[in-house]
Amino acid sequence: EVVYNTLIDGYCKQGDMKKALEIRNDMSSKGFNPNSVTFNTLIKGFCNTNKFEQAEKLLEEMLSISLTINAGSFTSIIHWLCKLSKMDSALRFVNEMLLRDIKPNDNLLTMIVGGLCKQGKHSEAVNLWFKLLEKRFFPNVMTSNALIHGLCKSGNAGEVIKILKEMLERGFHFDRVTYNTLISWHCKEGRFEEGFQLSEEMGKKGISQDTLTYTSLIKGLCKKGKMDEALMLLEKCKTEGVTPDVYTYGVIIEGFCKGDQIEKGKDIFNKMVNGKMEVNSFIYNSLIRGYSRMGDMKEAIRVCNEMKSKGIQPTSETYSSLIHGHCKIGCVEDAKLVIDEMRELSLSPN
RNA sequence: GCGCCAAUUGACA
Repeated sequence: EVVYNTLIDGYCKQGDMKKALEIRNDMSSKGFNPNSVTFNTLIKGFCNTNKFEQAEKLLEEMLSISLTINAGSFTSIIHWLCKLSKMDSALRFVNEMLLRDIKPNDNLLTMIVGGLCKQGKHSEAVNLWFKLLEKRFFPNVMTSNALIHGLCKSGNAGEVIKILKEMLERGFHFDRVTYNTLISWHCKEGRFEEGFQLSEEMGKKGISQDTLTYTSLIKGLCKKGKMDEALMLLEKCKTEGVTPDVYTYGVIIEGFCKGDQIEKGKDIFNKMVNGKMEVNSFIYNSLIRGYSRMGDMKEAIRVCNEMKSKGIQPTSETYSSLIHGHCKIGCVEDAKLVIDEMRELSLSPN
């Protein structure tokens, strides 16, 4: 068996699954039974050559016969199922693992929890997390972060609190990502005070704030129209040695644009450009949306052209703003021209 | 033990 398995592994590593299967059949005809190593090798080989159906079939076969099965039999398949967003199948196999007391590795769990949440299957993700606790396969901080993030995004405050409480009771530690996730969540939902409180807490625990932390807090202030405080926090960020990036400035520009202070937004924009900082379509979209909202279509179009001349592709959001602006000042014909331009770029109106 | 890669957090809609 060992010799056969070695040969099979060699062919699998070369991606030659046909030869690998030939050896496998040869093996059976000579009276040797494929063992779990044979299966695991072939499963991995099929996965690496994108033949997932075949890999899955082998795994099903392994499950149906009484063959020693280990994490290696599952890992590559589940990995690929996650990549292909086939979360139902992935979850089914994870449950098979748990039934057999096999611990999936932490990367895999993080991917599954994140994938389930992205598909709106939050309760499955929560159930899995608790099932892991029961089995004493304690989810690591990344897996928990993925769950917390998913629940925050779906606005499921009750569940977020439930998970946090469980983590605290069990003495699981929060890391920078946990704090940033929660801070962003509070700030986005208008509770910037809670965000600041958590920021303080993380500092006390020796976890330093980073660009994401500041960006979220600044966003929280902007959302409430506290632009002066937002600018002060930006200064504090710099003096703390944390470098604001295009996201941070984007939040401030957006804040000014939404608050009908586009000129101040434009000032920040100019500072970015003069400082040779990268600007992107998000930044341009904020400005274009701001001008369009005010009905200043001359300026909106000028900014849009500037964007194009810099080689930055307008997005459907850019065009939506322009269309909205044109209609607002009664120039439906101009709006139609914008739609024509979108068609030429094969951007679909949303 | 080392190295590389990947998985969880921030901006326009």
